[in-house]
Amino acid sequence: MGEPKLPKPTESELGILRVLWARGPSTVREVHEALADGGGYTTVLKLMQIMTDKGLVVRDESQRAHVYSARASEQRTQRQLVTDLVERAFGGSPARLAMQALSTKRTSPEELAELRKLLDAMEGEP
Amino acid sequence: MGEPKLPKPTESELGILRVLWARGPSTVREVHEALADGGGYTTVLKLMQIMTDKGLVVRDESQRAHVYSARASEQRTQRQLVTDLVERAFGGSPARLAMQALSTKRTSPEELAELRKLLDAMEGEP
DNA sequence: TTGCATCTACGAACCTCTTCGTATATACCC
DNA sequence: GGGTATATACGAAGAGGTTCGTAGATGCAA
Repeated sequence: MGEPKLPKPTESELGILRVLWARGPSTVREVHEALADGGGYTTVLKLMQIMTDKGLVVRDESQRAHVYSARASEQRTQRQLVTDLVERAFGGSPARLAMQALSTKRTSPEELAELRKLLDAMEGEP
Repeated sequence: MGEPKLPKPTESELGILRVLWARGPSTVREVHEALADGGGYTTVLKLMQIMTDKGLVVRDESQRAHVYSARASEQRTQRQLVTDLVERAFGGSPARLAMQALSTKRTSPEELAELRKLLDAMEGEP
């Protein structure tokens, strides 16, 4: 009963979802304009129609210009993508992915502090 | 001049690379047998031929059964995949990916300690 | 040498994803 | 109403990835 399993979004679909997360419910035109390199208008339209079929977005048809919203939250989708990558490339160890991520680039002191808090919480509550 | 940029491996290609990283240089047969669900023998062969063209693996043809090796290390490939995901889904913040990864599953005390060491090192050396 | 097992090479079919042209409906303005 | 702008719907083409059948080469054993 929890949430239905949504398919993993493709590259282009993820781009559209990012716009929807940032802007909230939006029309095809709005998404198309927000997307710098999203291709032509009908391309974005088609993608969003397909995403509707897949259940990645929901469509409100009460207006002439349909309004689309992301079905899964950004965080939930991130969790899905991370879990997938952990399985496929990190032998199932999220910690190894985390370390790889941190070694990659510089991270701000604020984020470091947050990470430390997270570690504390994880140790405190086995 | 550093290393040539290799393409991002696809799903199936990553499965083959994982075998090569684990086993070291291997023949098609060995990879095929290590892959539980890798499809038929010729499927694996074809994939590895394509991977050779792409430069993902190198092929030693001195034996009748060619011997393939991964061209990029596991770590380098992991870095590539992580960087890609960070850009596509985490707004370029590796720390946010790391936190998402850690929130996902339980992590062993050993790994937690390693992460802590990594954080210490990052704070020590701005 | 003949036959069998095993290997590579190649091409075709199929699927998904992406892209776009075109057709059609709808609102709005004059 | 007529024309224009803007929507959706649909189909088709192309690119990339996956799968596999079949053909042809090679090594080996009897």
